[in-house]
Amino acid sequence: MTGKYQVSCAPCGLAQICVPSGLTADETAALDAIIKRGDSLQKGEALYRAGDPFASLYAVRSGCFKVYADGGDGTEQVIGFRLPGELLGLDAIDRQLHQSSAAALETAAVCEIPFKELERLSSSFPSLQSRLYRLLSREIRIDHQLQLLLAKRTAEERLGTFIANLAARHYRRRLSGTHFRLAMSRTDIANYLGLAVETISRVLTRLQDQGHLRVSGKDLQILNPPAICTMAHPHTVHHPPKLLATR
Amino acid sequence: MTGKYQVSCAPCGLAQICVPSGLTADETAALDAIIKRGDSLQKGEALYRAGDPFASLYAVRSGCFKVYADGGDGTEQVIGFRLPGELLGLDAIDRQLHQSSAAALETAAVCEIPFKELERLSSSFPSLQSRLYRLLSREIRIDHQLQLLLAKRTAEERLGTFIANLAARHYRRRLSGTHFRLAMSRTDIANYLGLAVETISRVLTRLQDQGHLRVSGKDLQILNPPAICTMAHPHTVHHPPKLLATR
DNA sequence: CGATTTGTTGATCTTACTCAATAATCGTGG
DNA sequence: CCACGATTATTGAGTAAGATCAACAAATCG
Repeated sequence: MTGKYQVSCAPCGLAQICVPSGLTADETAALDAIIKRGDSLQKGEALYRAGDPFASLYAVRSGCFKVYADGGDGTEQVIGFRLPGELLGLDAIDRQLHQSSAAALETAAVCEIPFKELERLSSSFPSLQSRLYRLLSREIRIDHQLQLLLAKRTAEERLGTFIANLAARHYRRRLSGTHFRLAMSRTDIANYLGLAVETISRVLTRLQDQGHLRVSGKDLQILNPPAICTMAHPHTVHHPPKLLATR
Repeated sequence: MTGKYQVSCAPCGLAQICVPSGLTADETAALDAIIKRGDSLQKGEALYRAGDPFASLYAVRSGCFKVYADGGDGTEQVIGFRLPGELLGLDAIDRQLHQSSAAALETAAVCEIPFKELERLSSSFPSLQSRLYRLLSREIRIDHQLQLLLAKRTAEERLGTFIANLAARHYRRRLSGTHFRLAMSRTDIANYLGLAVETISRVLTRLQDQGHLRVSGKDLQILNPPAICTMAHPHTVHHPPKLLATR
């Protein structure tokens, strides 16, 4: 790990490209050279919109983003949420146009990764190329899990999986996997999970009454991790359930 | 287009990698050299199963495949169907293990594309590398459309979209976009769309009563393409609606 | 040709949606 | 810092879309 890497890449949270290690110092330095420290965004601000020309991928450095698409009939579809260390814009590579929009749910910052340069770099560094293929493949795998969630699971299972998922992603960032903030509104969660807002409210209340968790506005505390993990069948969580361990 | 290309690649239906052109003769020849003509499979036979080690992508040469995953609680989730010219196994690149299973729905044949060699080749040929990135990105985009379908659409809209989609893919292969065979069972369609078999039956019957289509077993004929396209909102179809034109 | 699987149709039930009212939270300006 | 309006969340009552259960019909396969 070079100094430069630690300056821009580590705080960028480029976990998906840079770690777990596997890149040589040369590769890391080259990658580091093309990454721009992007602007920071205010809550509600759009990073890009569907239809915008595609030039760069973005890595979330801080804050939380909502990715969404226009449903065509006025409705919007929330495609996902991106936390620090995660990437934005992968769906734009094919058509060279952003297919979805990304908006900050709170004050946020990103790193910009010019895709043309990343592509050029990956020609020279096979391990970077391989990493990119895996990254894209991983996204497809996760989408398939979501497909299962939407097609087969009840409201309770969907919300449980969603929470377990967020927990795992927080834990991965070395934050508490049992106590965190929901940056997104109930409406966004409902939209993402294919449910009504009221259903989200009701299920959260029920889970609280059962003592599985405690919610107060955007503050969420998981009191009974095994119960939440049971609701989220193992196949539908990105990371193993053990990640829900208390910290 | 070299002779070798025409021998193995064209019949392989490697549309997604080989066409629309864009590769030089050199690239085509190199690609052609690594592609193996795979075995043919009987109806019901598995090409690979979830958990199998990943070594190759497959391009469907003939027949139709069902891609499915184990839901964990005995249920299976149908992830998609693959027609000639489409690729299988993209979700396995990340973990180097197949994440889903693929089974032939009718007598079928595939081309095998050893991924290590494809990767190596793509290091030498930037245009091939670019094509692969786009291919994977395209898959992600299509998954997002399916996510919208499952999260927001009614049974009728889901089935309409499914049919419009199949129609477009048939049309793309220079086959009729209005009259084709459903290789998959009603159960598989229902599973894929997150509906009950009975619902598929009922909606098909209703669409037939309304004169929009004619179904007889696995034979499907679209009588009123605009009606089907209206049900499948433009944003949820992979290809433009005009592809439903009669042929 | 009989057996088994696959598809259709009907009756009933359930989950989650919709509509409506209230409560809490957030953001803004005084 | 507090008060106000606006947005967001909660809770309740009634409804509807689609699931489930059950019986039957048709297609497929050996």
